[in-house]
Amino acid sequence: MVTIKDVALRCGYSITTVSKALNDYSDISNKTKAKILKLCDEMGYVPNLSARSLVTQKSYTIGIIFEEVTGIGLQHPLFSKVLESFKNHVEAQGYDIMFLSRNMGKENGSYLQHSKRKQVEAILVLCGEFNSNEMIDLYKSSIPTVVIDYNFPKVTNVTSNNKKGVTEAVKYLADLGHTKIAHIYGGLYLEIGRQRKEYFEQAMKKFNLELHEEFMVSGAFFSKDDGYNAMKELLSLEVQPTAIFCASDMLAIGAIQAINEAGKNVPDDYSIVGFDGIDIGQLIHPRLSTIKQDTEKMGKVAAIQLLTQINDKINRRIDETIEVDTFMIHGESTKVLK
Amino acid sequence: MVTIKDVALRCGYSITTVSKALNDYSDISNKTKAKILKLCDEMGYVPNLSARSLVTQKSYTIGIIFEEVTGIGLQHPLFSKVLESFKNHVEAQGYDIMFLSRNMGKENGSYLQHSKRKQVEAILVLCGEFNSNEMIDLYKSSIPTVVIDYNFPKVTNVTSNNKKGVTEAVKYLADLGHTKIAHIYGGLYLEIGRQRKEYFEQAMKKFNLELHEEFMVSGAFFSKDDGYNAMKELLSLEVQPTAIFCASDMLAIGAIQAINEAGKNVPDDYSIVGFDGIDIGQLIHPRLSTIKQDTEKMGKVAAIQLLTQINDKINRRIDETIEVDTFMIHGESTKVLK
DNA sequence: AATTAGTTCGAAAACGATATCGCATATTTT
DNA sequence: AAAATATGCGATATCGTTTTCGAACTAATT
Repeated sequence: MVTIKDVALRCGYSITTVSKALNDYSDISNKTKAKILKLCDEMGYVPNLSARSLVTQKSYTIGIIFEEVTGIGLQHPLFSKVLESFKNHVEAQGYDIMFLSRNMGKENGSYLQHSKRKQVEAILVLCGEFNSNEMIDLYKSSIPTVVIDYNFPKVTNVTSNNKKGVTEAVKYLADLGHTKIAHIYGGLYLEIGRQRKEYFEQAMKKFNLELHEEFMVSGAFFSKDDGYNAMKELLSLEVQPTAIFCASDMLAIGAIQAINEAGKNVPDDYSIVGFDGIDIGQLIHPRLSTIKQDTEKMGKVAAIQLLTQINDKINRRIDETIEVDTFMIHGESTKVLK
Repeated sequence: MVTIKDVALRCGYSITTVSKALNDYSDISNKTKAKILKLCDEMGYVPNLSARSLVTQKSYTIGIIFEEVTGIGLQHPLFSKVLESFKNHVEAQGYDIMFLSRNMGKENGSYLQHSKRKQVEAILVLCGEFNSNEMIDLYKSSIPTVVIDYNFPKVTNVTSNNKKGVTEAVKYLADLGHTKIAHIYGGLYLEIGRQRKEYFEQAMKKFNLELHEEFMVSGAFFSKDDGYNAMKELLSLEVQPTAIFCASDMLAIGAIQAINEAGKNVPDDYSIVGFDGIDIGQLIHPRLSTIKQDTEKMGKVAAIQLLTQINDKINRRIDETIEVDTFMIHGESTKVLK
């Protein structure tokens, strides 16, 4: 490895001067600066960030906590998009992203420990056990943190405007003439699960639609199987709904499958609206009508927030929930009530 | 931040002794070791890895190069799975993974520079411009590197057994009675594109099937749209194939869409076999028959290779291509020729 | 000519850890 | 009792940087 010392020795200047050339100091002549930079290039010198961060306290890395409960991990169609967008935005500012695990060398440790150890400057929590003690320690620490889809005092939360989205979905179905609208809700262990369920109920009331108890079924983990099973439950009812609003696209896809298996059709027999706007929804037949989350913007907003907090000398936590607008995708899974 | 010095001051021992307690040195009594460790815990001391790596030369980070040309990035259904598996395996050994970009602070630089800068111990190349000068510099460097799906002298290459997979696909269609088999091949700019096309031709010969020039159409970037367009081309032919082998599942999905739009049916009119075994393939209707790549194993093998190279004192490059077996998924997109 | 001001550079002290080696003290062996 | 050997600990150098501050030199001002 070629170090700054090697460069200094070779060009005759001191280490200090070489460092100054590299860091755009003003007290160095343009001539020597040029000479030094040229030599650095020739010798293939690359600064050692470990050494640098030791004194500057800047690591130019942002930690990502991405702990997927259901096990799909990185392929999570929504979070991976948010992450992609986030990644692009922070990389443009010279930051790299690093996944934080709980393993540290031989031992294990908390995310907070791991973050300190690796000197990350900020943390993005994409998913995880949001309200575990470990996470709470993290929120309370001095490391800038942004959380997606979870609200905690003094921690910036980036989320979709679920109220607007859910309301729009219900209004859309109502406008198509549907009155008997069911809801397959996602896991209430998540804030978004609870929210979407609540906003659904509010929207039904708002549009003067009757809310049937048996039309509310659980799609535990937002998964396809959960949607399939929930729809089976709905199919067994005496009074049938004519439309179903699902708290996620995967739930919707599962529901459609159950409907097909029962010999019924979407959208002829049931209109289906999903939530998320994942790619798969537009690949299946019928193309899903759904509320799309603006993942690109969510990632961007999260990036901006974190970068601001990093550069903020006072390092204050911005205590706010930033809601990103959703928009509706008009697919083929919905139809005017005959 | 609480440093080792703080701990030393507080417990009365020297910095050296505290360090020894933390690193399982033998020349320290169990009693003082226990005392020190307890204090470390109480004070919330976490070692600074930047400082440590400065002297030990170990960063416990592995760099990932994931440069998706088509722009879908992280959501790439195949690479994200390989990465997920890789991540889990290296994390179990205490390593974290970090995405390498070309941005470094204000300036830009090559991947190699970036790797040196951040002191990554090894690199996994998932996708990128495999044969760019920049990449070649990387391969030639002393940093342990594993590349997925690309072959370069002295660099370990982890890939699927494409020959076996393609042959199995063709055999499967042949066994169903198909003789007029078309191939929508993927971009020949990629090794896997070239390979699968070649192996297809070989397999056709092997099973004594006639190879029609016009049955070979390009699906440039393996995407759905490319498959759609390629199938349109096939549909315009006078003599129609009865089966199509597609170099990727996305190509297959696009092809099916084109077939449906033409008022034809899969598998009644055309049997379709894809390649990859991505999740979406099993969510659409009809469920795709396809050659599944063992992404879990590919990630695992890549991890083992890299960890071995890291721990190898001689740091030799293992010059070999490791092929991971594929296996067939029997879906609903194929049928006996009527 | 003397002072001031501006420029360009370098010595040395951090930053937070590990590694080497030497020095006591305690324990065993002769 | 002396010598040899363990055992437990610490002083110090080192890793590769940045940063502070002062020195030296040059140019401008009085």
